[in-house]
Amino acid sequence: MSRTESLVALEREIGVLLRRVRRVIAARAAMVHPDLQPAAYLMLAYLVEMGPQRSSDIAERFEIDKGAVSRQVQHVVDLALVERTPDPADRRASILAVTADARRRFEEVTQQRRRILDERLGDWDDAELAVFADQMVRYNASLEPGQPVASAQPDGGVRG
Amino acid sequence: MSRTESLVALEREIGVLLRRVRRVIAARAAMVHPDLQPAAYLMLAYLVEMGPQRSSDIAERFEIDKGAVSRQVQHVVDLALVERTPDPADRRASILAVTADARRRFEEVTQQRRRILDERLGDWDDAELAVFADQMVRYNASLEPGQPVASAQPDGGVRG
DNA sequence: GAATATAGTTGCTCACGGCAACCTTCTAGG
DNA sequence: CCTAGAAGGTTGCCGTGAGCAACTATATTC
Repeated sequence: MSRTESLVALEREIGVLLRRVRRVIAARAAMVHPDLQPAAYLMLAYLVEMGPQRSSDIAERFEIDKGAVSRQVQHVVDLALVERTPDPADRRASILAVTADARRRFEEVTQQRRRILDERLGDWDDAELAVFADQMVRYNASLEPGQPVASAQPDGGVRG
Repeated sequence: MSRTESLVALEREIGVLLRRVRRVIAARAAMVHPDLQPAAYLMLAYLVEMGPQRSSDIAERFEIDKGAVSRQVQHVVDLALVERTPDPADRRASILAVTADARRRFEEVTQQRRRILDERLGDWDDAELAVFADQMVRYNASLEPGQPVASAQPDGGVRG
């Protein structure tokens, strides 16, 4: 594949993935809690993995409106999946933390789901999967708007 | 990275990508036509690349409801970006084709946009990009619901 | 201490997809 | 043929989701 062909294919497949993934996420969200909204599931997953965060951190990370985050936070708080504690260092802010119960439920679902995913990706060997995951991280990083384009970077070595 | 770590990272990054990509797609859509809706842009891109298709093909490919496709088709037809011609072989169906004007505009935008993407991915060499694009294709294919999971395949060539 | 920036909330709007009902046409079985 | 059911599309209704803007409260800066 030429570079151009790669770029074309990449964009096409991201488009496909984008639309398909909705269903999958919705199914997972329901497994964690019957009333959990799909988008909020993603937020929850982020909190589970990254530990307590502020709303603004999430908005920044996902590059979505803080209003949207605010509503989703309210949603998961209502479901008792997340707790808001005031930030002692800044009284405007709150720290969001996944409740123990939610974490437990989340991990259960994750394990079960990971078995399925692992099966579906059965013909990928570990190294391939590692490369792919790494490239996804790198791809996201490359597209970060704050990030200067690669050619403008002094040292370019974003990641190892 | 262990296999599990790879899977975790993969899912997290897909979640991030999923939410970020909205903005990007919206910006591109606007470049093609100021009134073009983001989702319809993806459909248009698919038609440009794959040639004339039926609505049902698109619904199947993207795994979304045919009603949603119907509305998006109507949208791009209204914008004169796509033409509907009755399928001679099946009078229920229509063939969707990108208009010459739309194709021209689309290609212009694509080239311009690809330059930007190419810059942003400047620190990826061609081979890496090819691998990544290939893996995206493969990943999507792996997750196709019609697709049997690897472990259920008769051939059994599953995984180490 | 006033101007300004930042964290979050809320109202409004539109984009988007799922579901179901419906129409039309095509296909199978009697 | 004719009838039953499947398939291609359209439409109405609804829930989810994000952007924008206005607003409150607290922090920061000069």
